[in-house]
Parts: sequence; structure tokens; C-alpha cells
Amino acid sequence: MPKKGIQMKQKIKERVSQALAAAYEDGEFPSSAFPAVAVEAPKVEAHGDFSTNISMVMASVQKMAPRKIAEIIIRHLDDPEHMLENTEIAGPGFINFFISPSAWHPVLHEIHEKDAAYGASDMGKGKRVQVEFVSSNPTGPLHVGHGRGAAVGDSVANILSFCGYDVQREYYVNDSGRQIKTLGRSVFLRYQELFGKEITFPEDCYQGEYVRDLAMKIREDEGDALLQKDEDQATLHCAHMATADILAGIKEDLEDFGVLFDRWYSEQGLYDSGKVDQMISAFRSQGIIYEKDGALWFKTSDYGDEKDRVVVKNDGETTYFASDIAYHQEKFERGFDRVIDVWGADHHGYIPRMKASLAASGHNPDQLDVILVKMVNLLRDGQPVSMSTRAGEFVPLQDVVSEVGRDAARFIFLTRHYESPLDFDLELAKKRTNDNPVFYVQYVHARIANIQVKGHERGIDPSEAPSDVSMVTAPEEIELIKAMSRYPEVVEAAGALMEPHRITYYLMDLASAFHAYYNKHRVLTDDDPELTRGRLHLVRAVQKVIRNGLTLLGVSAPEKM
RNA sequence: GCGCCCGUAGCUCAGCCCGGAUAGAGCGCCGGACUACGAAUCCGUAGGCCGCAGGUUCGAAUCCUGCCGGGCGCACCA
Repeated sequence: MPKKGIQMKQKIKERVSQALAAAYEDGEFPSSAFPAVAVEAPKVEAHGDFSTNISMVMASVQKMAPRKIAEIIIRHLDDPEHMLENTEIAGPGFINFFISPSAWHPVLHEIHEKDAAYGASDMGKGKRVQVEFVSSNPTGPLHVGHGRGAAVGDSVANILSFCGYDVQREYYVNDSGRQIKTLGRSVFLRYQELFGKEITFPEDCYQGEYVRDLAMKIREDEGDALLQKDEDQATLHCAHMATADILAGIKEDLEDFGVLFDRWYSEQGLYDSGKVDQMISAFRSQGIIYEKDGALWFKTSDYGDEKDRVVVKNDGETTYFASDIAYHQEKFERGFDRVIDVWGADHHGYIPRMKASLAASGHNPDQLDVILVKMVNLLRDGQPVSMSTRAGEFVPLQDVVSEVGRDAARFIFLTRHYESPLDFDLELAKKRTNDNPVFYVQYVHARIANIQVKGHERGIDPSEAPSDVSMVTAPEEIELIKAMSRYPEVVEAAGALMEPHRITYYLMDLASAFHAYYNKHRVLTDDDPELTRGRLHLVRAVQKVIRNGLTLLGVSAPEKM
């Protein structure tokens, strides 16, 4: 694990804490009850690089005017490294700190030294976390909505891993239950249709065109053999073939999307191993599951849910909830410190019963986090693209990925907080302009790569670190370094809150700072080799941070575009 | 009716967890910048009672309460 970074903010905090202690020693403060020092980067540049509100927070306890307190703190500040260019008292009592430009330079060395690990954190060290996502039923291909879940889940997993967690990615395969039977029935009907049999295709069957494809495939492999079997057997057979086929397609789509799972967990396996039955009988003997109206009910209302829920219907079939309970018990038994489920937002009503079942199982429901991903509105040139699944008209993820590319799709899925509905415009996603942030960010990486190529042509080795970078002093250069110094904090926030869009926004900011710099200054100067080396050092750092950030999003960092 | 989420610039959205000083970005509008490392870029102008009303606080987009508006759920479906 990399050692703690430069963390300018941390240093300021320490200086202030020391100043408080020193002032108390000198008898300047009546009370030593000091609150935690909060340091933040002010929104307004004129307020310095960092500021603290400590004097205001202390005022009531110390019974002193905030500005007076600020004055005492500043007087006791020690700055052996000459990190501070200026310190001022402002407004009602803020202390503003202005960092001297050269104090930022060590950040560059840190980035180059840590390289791909720059921004990594150890906040999750020693903790195991499971991220379960997509988990789409193997009754049809993935559509764009699943794509968003995949992008979010995968990126959250990347970020947590970068934050030191031991992360496992899992896909729960609902390969059991009524929807699988329905799939088998749908395929078998289409199969019979292929042999000229008159059928009526029920509304509750799967309407999509892919069902016909599956039927044709079975006809190719097995001819009319299924017509000889009895209907139940044939349906079951179709169900198995179709599920396996669809699941293989889902895996392929996800691979094309750059998403790989550590484990595919079968729902059927929970039944086969008896885990569902064990759960039911254990809870029955504890009285947590009871019988009513011929069905078995779980007393989730004892654990905060609004009402009890059925686990076995009066026809003897288990509900989804039953296997979900067994599944989540099993997750916790595997020893994860945290379990994260990524669901479609329409399932939010399911959370209380899931947590209730964990509580009943003796687990801590707070260790389960559910990320609810809102829907995707697919647009083309601003006009909605029809996505009614009922009619089987959904837009497959695969189509979107092959049209706009993996990078654009993944990036756009992560340009919003997952709790906001997302408009995904196919035409926009392909545009190479500022409306499309993917290229804006990737362009930075490619530009810097190109600068290095040009440097090579002039006989400069771009990877050669300069002896010092004291010539890197332009305001835009210092701004870039400041922006990069924020990256570790952004990663930590994204990890703690499980919000990949924070990385996305950060990258757009950094990209903007770079493009501005690039337009104003030449990296490869004509007459100043030292400056050229210093600037190469700077932009190569930018390139690394961009690459690291894009990696967390699952987006590539191209050398050329 | 109940529950969850949302309401910030003309549009699409960050910021809210953990309260700070003059609320940000992209697009769009208007006006500029290529004989120089990729103009897929940059620079500038205009644009806001942060849904409304109270409360807490020295200080509220941020916390609390109530309302209004929108989305999604409220199955012996998944």
C-alpha cells in the first residue's frame, strides 16, 4: 500500500492543531476543549487555497470574538517548510491559507512515483466486500437499462478495490422458478410453429424475436425430436436450452462491455443444495415463518417491514423472496464485511423485507447496501426511442455498444448520479464535440501522448525526469497541479459514497484545466530545454491521473483517437 | 392513501452525506482565437427568490417540519 500522500489539506490541519496547542500553552485560550479542525478548499479563489472556520466554531466555548481567535491562531502558526505564502483573516473569522506555488511541486513527484497507484487509498484495507450487479434473468438479452447497472456496479467495484477493499463481483442467475418455465413454454410454442403447427401465443409469454431464434436453433440441433416428447418434457428441455443459450449471450455482451464477474451464482443451486428448505424449516421452528391461508409467511413486519411476506405460495411454489433470503444468508456466511446489491430503482420496495430477513437471520442489515439505479431514457436526436419490454421492443445493450462504442456507453452511464434518471442520446454519444464528455476527457490523454511523440522527434526523452521543476510556475500550471492533488480525495469520496459519477465529474474538470493550459502554453518550447522538460513532467502527470480515473470507470485511455 | 427518489440558469445536470464567505459545469445564445505540440480545443458576454412556506443557526441549496409538483413502488409477479 502506498504511503500517505502529500495531502496539503492534512498538513494545514496539523499546523492549525499545533497552533491551538501552542496558544493554549501560552495562556491565550481559557479552554483546551478544541473542536476537530475542519479545513476546506473555498469556492472563491480570492479566499485562498484552503480555509478553516475553526475560530467561529470555537467562539462560544472560548467566549472570544472569532476574529480575535483567528488572530491568535495565526500568531502561533509554525511553518518550517515555508509552505504558506500568506495567511489572512477574512469575513466573520475565516482563516484563509495561500499556499506558495513551489509547495505544490512535490505533488508531481508523488504522481510519477506512484503512477498507476496514485489516488489509491487504504480505507478498505482488510475488508471484504461483495458487489452483486446486473443479475438479469436469463429469459432475454440485456437491454440498455442493464447496461447502466453493469457500468455502475463494475465501476463501484473498481473504485472500492482501488480503495483497498478485497472485492468480489457476482452475478446472481435466476435460473429457477416460473419465468424459466414460461421461457420454455414460449420457445416450445415457437418451435412447434416452425413445424407448421397452428399456435396461439399467449400474452404472458416472451414476445421478443429472440424466442424464435432460440426455437430455430433447437430445430437445427435436434430436428423434430421434441415433437415426439410429451409437452412437459419438451417445455423443460426448451427451458434448459434457452436459458443456457441466453446466459451465454449475456456473458458475451458483458465481456464486450468490459465487465467480468468473479462468480456466477445459480439460484437453482440454492434449491439443489437444500439451502432454501433449510432456511424455511429453521425459521419455521423459530416461529418466524408461519402458515396462513395455505401459504407460508415470513414475519418481516417484526423487523421493520410494513407487512409480512409470502415465501411459499399456497400452490407449493416458493417465491423469489425465499431464494433471495437463502442467497443473502449465504453471502453473509461467506464472511463479507459489506454486501452491495445493485438493483433497478423499481425494486426499492424490496429493501425493507431483504433487510428484515437479514436481521431475522442474526446478521447486521446495515452491512447490506443497495444501490438503486434509475431508468435510462434512450433518445435519438432528442427523440425518445421506444423501449417497451412488454411488446418485446427493448433495445439490446449490444446494439447500443456496437453503435456508440464501449467507452462512450460506459462513460455516459456514469455521467449522472445513479439516482437520477438518465437520458442517453445515441447521436450525441457518437459526436466528437464538447457535448460529449467522453472524447473531451480521452482527448487529453491522446494530446499528451502526441506531445511526447513530437518530443521524441526532436530528440527529447519525455520520460526523463527533470532535476527540478522550479521553472513550472505559470498560474495554469499550478492550477493543474492543485487539481491533480485533489484526486485522492475524490477517489475516497467516490468509494465511501459508492458514487462513480464523482470520478466522471472530476475528470471533466481536470480535462478542462488541461485544455486551457494547452491552448495557452507550449509544452515543447523552442528555446528552453529545461522548461520543456519541466512541462513534460507536468503533462505526463496529468496523463497518468486521467488514465487512472478512466480506468476506474472502465473506459480506455487512448494514445490516438 | 402509504413508502422511496427527485425539484438548482432556456435545456441537461453537479454541489446536499459532513451547514460557511460572491451557488458551478456542459449544451444553447451572442462575440472572439489556428503559417506554432491535434480547433475533437480555447477565451469572453449574458443568463439564478437553489419548487414554496416556516424552523434551527452567527451563517441554510445543504439540517428539521409542512405543503406543492413530477417519477417509481405498494402481489400468494419477478
